[in-house]
Amino acid sequence: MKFLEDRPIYKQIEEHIKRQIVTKNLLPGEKLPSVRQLAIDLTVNVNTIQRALSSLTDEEILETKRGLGNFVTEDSAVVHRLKEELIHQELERVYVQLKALELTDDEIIMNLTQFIAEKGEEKS
Amino acid sequence: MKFLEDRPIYKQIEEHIKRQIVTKNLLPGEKLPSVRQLAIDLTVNVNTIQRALSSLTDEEILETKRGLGNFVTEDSAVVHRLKEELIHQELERVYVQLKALELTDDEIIMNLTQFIAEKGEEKS
Amino acid sequence: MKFLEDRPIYKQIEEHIKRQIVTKNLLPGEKLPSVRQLAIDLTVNVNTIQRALSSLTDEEILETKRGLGNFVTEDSAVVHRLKEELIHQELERVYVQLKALELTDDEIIMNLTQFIAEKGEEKS
Amino acid sequence: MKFLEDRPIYKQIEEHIKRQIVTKNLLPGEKLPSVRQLAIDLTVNVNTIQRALSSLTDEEILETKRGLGNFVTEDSAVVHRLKEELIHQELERVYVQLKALELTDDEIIMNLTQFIAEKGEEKS
DNA sequence: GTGGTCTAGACCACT
DNA sequence: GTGGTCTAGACCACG
Repeated sequence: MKFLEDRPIYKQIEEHIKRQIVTKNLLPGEKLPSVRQLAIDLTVNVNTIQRALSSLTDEEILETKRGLGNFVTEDSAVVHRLKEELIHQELERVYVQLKALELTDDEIIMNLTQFIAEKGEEKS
Repeated sequence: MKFLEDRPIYKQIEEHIKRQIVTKNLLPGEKLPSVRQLAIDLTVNVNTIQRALSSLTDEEILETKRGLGNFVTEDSAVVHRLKEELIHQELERVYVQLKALELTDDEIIMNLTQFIAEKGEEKS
Repeated sequence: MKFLEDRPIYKQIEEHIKRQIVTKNLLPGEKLPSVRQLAIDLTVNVNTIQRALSSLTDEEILETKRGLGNFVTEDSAVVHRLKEELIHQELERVYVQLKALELTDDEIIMNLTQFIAEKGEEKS
Repeated sequence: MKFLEDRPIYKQIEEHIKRQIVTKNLLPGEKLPSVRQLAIDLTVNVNTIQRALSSLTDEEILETKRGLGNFVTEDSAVVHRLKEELIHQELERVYVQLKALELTDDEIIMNLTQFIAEKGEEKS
């Protein structure tokens, strides 16, 4: 049995950068901080950063320009694709978790709808 | 910025046990493994187990009988309470995450509904 | 048979702080001494203090602000709740003790009433 | 500030024996276990036992017969006196504690009366 | 500086 | 054997 939520750090970094792109904290064409700077900011090893960036490059989310740095792709479709991907990932997670609690599909939708309704009331 | 998803171990253990009760892997009245055994199984210190169990005891989810062990409460209402609690926790999580991706309340519900619909098709 | 009245130290600390709040030696919003200072004052280990404070935090009697300290909750209803709790605890104790001396309910009330009457005479 | 409820052990032993007499676990004229036996039973030093017994002898609650042992006095009035003493002690304690919580005399009586009334309901 | 978490190890009480 | 308490000391996160 494993408890420690130890998703590999490089995956966490990947997701983190994806989120920054979706939420427009990183814009298409924008230059990322240098690998060394990211390593310092996130207090992880340079190799860990490299692994995350190379994976993002494979997915054509980043483009590497030798001697210049890493840049967010200009391809605007990517943002849309990323958003879909992250949403799907969250939905998958909650779905699995609630299924494990033995909720039916209908109950899941019902619970979420009610949850959001209550959230709305709180604000008013 | 924090990357490591390091919810304290004792809280992870608490939730794990709660899940086991809700999913009936642990039945009302059932004896838990000894604290020392759990410490070995989960490769954490005995005190960390104690902290989790003591918290569950305060919540009246477990009863401890000195010299005998820890037991799941017989109070069946607790199972229902726990289920509500865990569901709410998952909904809160997904809600926050999707809000961070700048979805509106309606979009969240829509996306989930569609997600589940697609899941249903897969099986058929 | 047990002789030493050794309620766990952390529970004694919990009750001590509760009393200080009820008797307004600690006011709502007031900052407690640091855990390390309390440990020195009460000549116990830091962890023992932590355990007491963490329990009080769970009961929403204290609020902790990381890096700042522990504070008595602003929620004034808590003081009332605490007072009720401490009174009940004392009544329970005396009731059990006098029952052990084989007094009836009526005798207990009668004795207390007379005791207080005599107290009053002393002053006059 | 002191926390540890460290009433001297010999006082605790004194009270313990007094309670046993009042509750008739020790009858007038009955022989107590030997000092050495009591020391073993209560896991305390023989001198501690001696101190407690000698104090009880001074109060004419016990009689020492050299070479035979310690005996509960035959004086039946003693039982009554002891009971009064123990009751008074408990009342004094609860009175002081509730006064510290800033209850008036009337409130103390009222709270106790209600407390006992609720106790009665529980049983029915 | 603050509090929070975790470990290692000791000792106690109960059955 | 069981769980409960306490200590000492380490390391982390927050401000």
